[in-house]
Amino acid sequence: MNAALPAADAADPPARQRRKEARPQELLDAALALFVEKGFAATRSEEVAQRAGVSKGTLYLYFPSKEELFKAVVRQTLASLIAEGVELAEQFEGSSSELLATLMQTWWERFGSTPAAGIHKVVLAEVRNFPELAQFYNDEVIVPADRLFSGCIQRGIDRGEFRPLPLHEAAHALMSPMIFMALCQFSLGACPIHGAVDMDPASMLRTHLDLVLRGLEVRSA
Amino acid sequence: MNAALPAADAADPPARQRRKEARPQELLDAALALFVEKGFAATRSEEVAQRAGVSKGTLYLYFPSKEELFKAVVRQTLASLIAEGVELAEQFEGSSSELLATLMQTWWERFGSTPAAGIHKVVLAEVRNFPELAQFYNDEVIVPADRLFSGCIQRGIDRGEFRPLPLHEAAHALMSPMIFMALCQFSLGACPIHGAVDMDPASMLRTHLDLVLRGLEVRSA
Amino acid sequence: MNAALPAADAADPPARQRRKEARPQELLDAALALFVEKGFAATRSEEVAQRAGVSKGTLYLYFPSKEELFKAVVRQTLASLIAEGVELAEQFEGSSSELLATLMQTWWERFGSTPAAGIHKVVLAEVRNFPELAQFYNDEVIVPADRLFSGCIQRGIDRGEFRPLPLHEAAHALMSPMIFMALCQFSLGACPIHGAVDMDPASMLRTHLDLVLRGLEVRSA
Amino acid sequence: MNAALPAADAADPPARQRRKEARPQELLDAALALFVEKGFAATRSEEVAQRAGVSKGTLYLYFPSKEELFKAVVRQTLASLIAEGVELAEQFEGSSSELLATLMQTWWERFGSTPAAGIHKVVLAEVRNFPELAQFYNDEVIVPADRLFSGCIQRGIDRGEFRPLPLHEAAHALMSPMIFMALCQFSLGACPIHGAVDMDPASMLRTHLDLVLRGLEVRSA
DNA sequence: CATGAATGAGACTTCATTCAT
DNA sequence: TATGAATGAAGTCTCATTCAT
Repeated sequence: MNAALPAADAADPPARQRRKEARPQELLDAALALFVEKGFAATRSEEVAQRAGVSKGTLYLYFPSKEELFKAVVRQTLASLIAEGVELAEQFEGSSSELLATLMQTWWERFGSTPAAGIHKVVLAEVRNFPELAQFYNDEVIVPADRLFSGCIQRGIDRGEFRPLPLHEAAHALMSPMIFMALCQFSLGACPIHGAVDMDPASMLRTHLDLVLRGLEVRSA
Repeated sequence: MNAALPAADAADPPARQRRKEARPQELLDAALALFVEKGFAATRSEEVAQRAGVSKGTLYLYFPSKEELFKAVVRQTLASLIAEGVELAEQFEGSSSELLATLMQTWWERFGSTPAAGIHKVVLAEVRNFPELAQFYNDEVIVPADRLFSGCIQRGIDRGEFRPLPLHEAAHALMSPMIFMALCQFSLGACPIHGAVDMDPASMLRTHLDLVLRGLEVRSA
Repeated sequence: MNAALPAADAADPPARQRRKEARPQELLDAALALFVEKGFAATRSEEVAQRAGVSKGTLYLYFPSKEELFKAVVRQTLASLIAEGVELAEQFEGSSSELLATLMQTWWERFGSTPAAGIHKVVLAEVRNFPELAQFYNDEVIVPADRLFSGCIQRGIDRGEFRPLPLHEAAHALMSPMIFMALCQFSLGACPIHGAVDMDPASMLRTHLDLVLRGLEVRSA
Repeated sequence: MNAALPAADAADPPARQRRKEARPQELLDAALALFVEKGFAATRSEEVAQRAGVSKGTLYLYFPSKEELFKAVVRQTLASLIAEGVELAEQFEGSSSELLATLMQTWWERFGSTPAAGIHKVVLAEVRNFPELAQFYNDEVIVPADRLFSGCIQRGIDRGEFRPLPLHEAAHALMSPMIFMALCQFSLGACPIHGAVDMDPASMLRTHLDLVLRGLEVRSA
């Protein structure tokens, strides 16, 4: 219609089609939010559809069942979660303490503080009802995360920065406060409560690092 | 009825009656186990009854609804959870590091490693659907636990054993690995998985304490 | 309450229980009637329940799904359908023509003219959607019926009453008009029609026998 | 578009248009096949469209609803079914037995053994849900068929070839085995079965005629 | 004309809860 | 008190039909 914008006309798909391509992601986003808020069972599939701005039936054009929708949400939210951290660790040049601090801060900024982090709460609650997810979560999240942090600790030990410590255990101790904080955000943290313990993630993270890095480092004379 | 057995009647309640008095607890136990395993929504009330060895109808003689049963499970499992720790802390005479180590080991032995610890997973997953529980959990668990650990850290600082650190944050860092480990036990840890990261609670706890106490303590010359 | 009727009190199950025992059959009867009237797919499971005087949910206490209900209807309606005929044939002493006439008349009276005969229409229409039924129907209905009629014809041939003819084909020719008449009863025959061809089963059966027996019999000089 | 092919354009409609004109029939054929295979309710309208090589929406350009499609399939498959037989009978010059034999063999060849015969199964199963079809089927199929066969029998009686017998009843007896065989083809006959009774249509028809014509004919001395 | 994404009424099925026994 | 048969609201999913492109 407008000869001045032929490129745009040619490049953009028609509105309907653009919708179609965006739908799966819109549905996944809606589902993620609701699953995190209410859990799998308490989320009605029609709610998901409504939140994504479509009707009940449309949801089923893209996902064959509520269960499959759930698994898709988990898979796509978790996929490529760790990759960034691994890359960061490989290229890092500073001290191992700085590396760990950077890793944790980055994780929190990019993921821990976003809605996607809520998926961990849901997985924690539902794995036993979805055995396929157990292996997936282990392979895609637990093992890579353990490897990433264990690797950093090992690096510190090798470079004489850290005391020798059991790797897995130390990695768990390092990660737990952050993950637990993420979990709490979408749980108690989302409820209106009188007299809640005040907890700022940034200050929490700072203190945790302060504590634990000092615990890791060899005591300089 | 039978005059030949008056002593038994007087000393013990008859089996039927003993049963009756034990019912509520049996139902709570059954419900706890199932809620931890499958979550609130996925647990059918008939299952709870069956596992407690009674019929569906009987459950409703003791609890007016599945929701009330759930709340009762949470309340009674969590009640007096912290009291023991508080008492222990008050009477403790050793160093603050030893106090913290004792607290954590005791918590793990008495609670973390028992089925009752699973309730935390359920609460984490379901609070947002049960607003009453949020306040209860905060008041009965979060706040007391924070107070207990913050108190110990304060004690350490006051006694010149620990560096001054933000109390709440440090308390969170101390508790997280233990709680998170408890959560995992009833989640991924209960699923059959190939290549799971091997994690022994005792060694985990030891390493965590090693790390974090060294982080707390003032550097002796 | 009434000491004069203790026997009755003891013998009869309480009303509730009597109901429970009768339910499956009541549901099967209701289902048979509706499946015959409207077909499998067009019958709503709630209708079946209503017609049996119970609620939707009750149906599912006795049958796990509409499909299983359907199969149960088919199985129980067809079971032991042929047995009576086989017995009759074995004990029969008269001429083979009389035997065939008796068989057909008996079949019509006992089965063909009852609601149960409608099941054949439903099976005819639905077997291709329920492969399990195909084998069942073949084994329990087709093969025994063929064997029964083929046997009678063979008996006639052996006794010199009937001409030698291909057994299966002749059996089919003998049975078809009766079965087809039964089918039609529950199909067109149940619809209000102007100018329907008038067809009395008794006279139809008489004519068919007249025709076909004369065709079977050896021409006496 | 291409001036080099004007002749083709003029003589035949272009492919697109030829397609358009053929659409209704292609849809009817697809629908017939599916309705026969799965019944009315179990056939999805999208399947019909797919099988006809068009999209779901296109089906609705030609038929306003699935019900109307069904009725159209029935009407057009049955229309002019009997005409051929009537004409054949009117022009026939041989004996009445030969006429009947010819009629039946012709019916079987031209119709009974073709996919279109399956429509009888569907009508049998669905008339009660489609009252309009009842009258149509009666008027266009039942009555003409009865008239045709009754007429042939009457002809035989008039010519002294057949015994006097009730016309409608005899006509039913004559037609049933053939029709029933056609029904079975699209029912059990289309299912994979172990130990099915072997039944060749040709030999079946031969035996039936052998039986029934002998039954009809006056006994020559 | 043709498409196929979208709709939403409606069917099947589950399960918390009730209540006659 | 205990039972378990019965209920029916509510949720999942299907599919005939519509309509923007």
